[in-house]
Amino acid sequence: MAGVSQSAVSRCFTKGASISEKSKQKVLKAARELNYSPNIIARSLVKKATNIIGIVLTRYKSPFYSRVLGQFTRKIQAKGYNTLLMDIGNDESVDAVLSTALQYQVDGLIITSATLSSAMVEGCLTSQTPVILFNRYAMYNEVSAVYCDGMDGGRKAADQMIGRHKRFACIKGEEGSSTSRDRSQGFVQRLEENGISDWLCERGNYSYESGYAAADKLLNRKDRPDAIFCVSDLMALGAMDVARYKYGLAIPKDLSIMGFDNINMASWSAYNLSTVKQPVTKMVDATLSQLFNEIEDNEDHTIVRKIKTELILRKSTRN
Amino acid sequence: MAGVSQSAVSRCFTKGASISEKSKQKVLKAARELNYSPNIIARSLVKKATNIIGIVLTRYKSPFYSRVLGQFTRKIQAKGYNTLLMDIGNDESVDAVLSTALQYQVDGLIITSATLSSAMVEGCLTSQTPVILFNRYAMYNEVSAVYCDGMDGGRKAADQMIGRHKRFACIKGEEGSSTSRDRSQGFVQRLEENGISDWLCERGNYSYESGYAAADKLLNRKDRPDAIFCVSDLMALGAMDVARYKYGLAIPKDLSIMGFDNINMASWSAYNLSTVKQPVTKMVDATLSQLFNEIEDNEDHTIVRKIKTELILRKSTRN
DNA sequence: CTTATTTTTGCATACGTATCCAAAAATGAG
DNA sequence: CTCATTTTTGGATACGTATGCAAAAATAAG
Repeated sequence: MAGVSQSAVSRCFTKGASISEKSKQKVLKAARELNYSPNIIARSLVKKATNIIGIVLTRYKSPFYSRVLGQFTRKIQAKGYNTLLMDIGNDESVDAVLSTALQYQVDGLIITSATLSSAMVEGCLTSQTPVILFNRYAMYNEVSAVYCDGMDGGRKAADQMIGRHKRFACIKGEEGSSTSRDRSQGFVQRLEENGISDWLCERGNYSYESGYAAADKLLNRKDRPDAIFCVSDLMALGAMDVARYKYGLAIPKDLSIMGFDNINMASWSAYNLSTVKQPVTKMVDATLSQLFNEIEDNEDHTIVRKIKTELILRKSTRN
Repeated sequence: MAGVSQSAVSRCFTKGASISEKSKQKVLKAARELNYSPNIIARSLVKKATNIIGIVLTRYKSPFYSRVLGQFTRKIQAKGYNTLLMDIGNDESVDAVLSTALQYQVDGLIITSATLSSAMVEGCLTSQTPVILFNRYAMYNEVSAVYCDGMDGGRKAADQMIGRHKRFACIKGEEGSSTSRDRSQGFVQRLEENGISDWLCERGNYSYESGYAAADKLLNRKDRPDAIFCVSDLMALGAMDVARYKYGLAIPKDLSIMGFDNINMASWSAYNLSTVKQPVTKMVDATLSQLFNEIEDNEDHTIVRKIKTELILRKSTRN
């Protein structure tokens, strides 16, 4: 319709291609009338690059991960890429989800709170698709990872609480979760280093409700703790609520509670939760910078970056 | 490598295609050794279907929308489709984002909290891409929409509060937001129908902080209200916190507060927020069912579905 | 104006799959 | 075993774009 070849049309929409101003205008005019725009799928096929980053996510409920997701997509878009979002309910479906991501020829893959089976590691390697684990690290360091130093965070929490309290407790996350393990281990380790070996422990699943239930069990005991460390803020908020509204405890007078993440709600007046902050922005930026390095420069050295946490003291702990 | 034609390989991975068991096994064996899996991009090119649904989102911070997003992606995946997630910071970038979605040849498009320019409506129509607006409705009903009946919700809130309070206030959302307009209009309309014409009004942006600030202004007045309706739960929580912790007010004795959405936090013990519930699941299901209808059956009657809200009474209001 | 140089153009081909079609192979009936 | 029927197979083509290459057009130099 513009009276030029298909090549010319392609060049018209390819930045920096060799085309005269005159033909360009003819093409653009025709495009406008036909409501034409280039088919990215076809382009991807020949360029062998889709400009799509896959993000694999599990825990939607968590405000922490929805903040992370928001940052990722915004920054991915700013880089001219797009986001294919994939959800995994239970850990079994990871492989299926990942392999469809690979079939979509994503240029890169960010995996959050899920571990890679060795078959999938294999798949990513042969397909040359860069992968970064976010807040998980792989067993054998075959893939890059960015995560926050949960062990150290747990230690910081303990250091803050030790000396000001008599009886300590910890509310962990799910059994298999490595983040939960690291955080609670750091906490407990520091307790024991200080000669405290008689601490309590309950398990939740990162949700408010599970924190509520776990703290309920702890506070129902004769030897109720006066310091509780929760491996996520959401659980800490649940713990605060059950302490205040079911047991009528004053925080931090009767009970100190510390969380982990520093989600928005931690700073709300109703809670003022002291917590171990995960520096989201820093973690997201580190992830993307490594990912785009691997994509663009074809670097294949896997890098594992551990990012330090920061203690945020508010009013849910005796300081 | 399997000793068969390319057609056979294709048939091997196409459900229901005509291929003998013997060849199939040969192909699968070779595929395993080569770590081969079909290229969906190439398939999409010829099938003219990507199996991708685009979702356009603005307000990440809102727990309401992150719940909505979670449901969408999970259910989209369950249907065998995938999600291309696109973010728009400011309303100006809607067009750019939408047109890249169309260039990716998405099979369908869900647009949340953003309005379509007429150019884009045109684009979607000529590209034959089904579009559903979620919690927005179009000016001229050219595109399908699913939204909750904010007007009626606002009325329900007013009906509940009228008669038990002396002075009413409303905290709205951003100026251009149609959802905010509907909800506050419904509320105010019912007030006036009951002869109450002297009500107060402030504006926020749906965030906790903005609700806090808006309520702060209201409560600072000599003629402080004793009933506040907020067009989002998050703002209502901010309002509760400023009332309690800055002004020392008892809720609901001194002040009733009602929200809109019914996010998880509304049921937390610290808040027990009475609210107008948006039936998320129902809305998501309605959206997807209409979307897949338009995709699969090529139905092109646009449908606008308005879904009723439900009043949830907890303890932040005098009931 | 001629020739050398640069820019623009169209042709042909490739990307990896699906599918129509006709040929080949397998199966069934008698 | 023959012939009819069904199933399976490979070849050819199409999907919409990018790009190497050589030809054509435009521009610069003399």
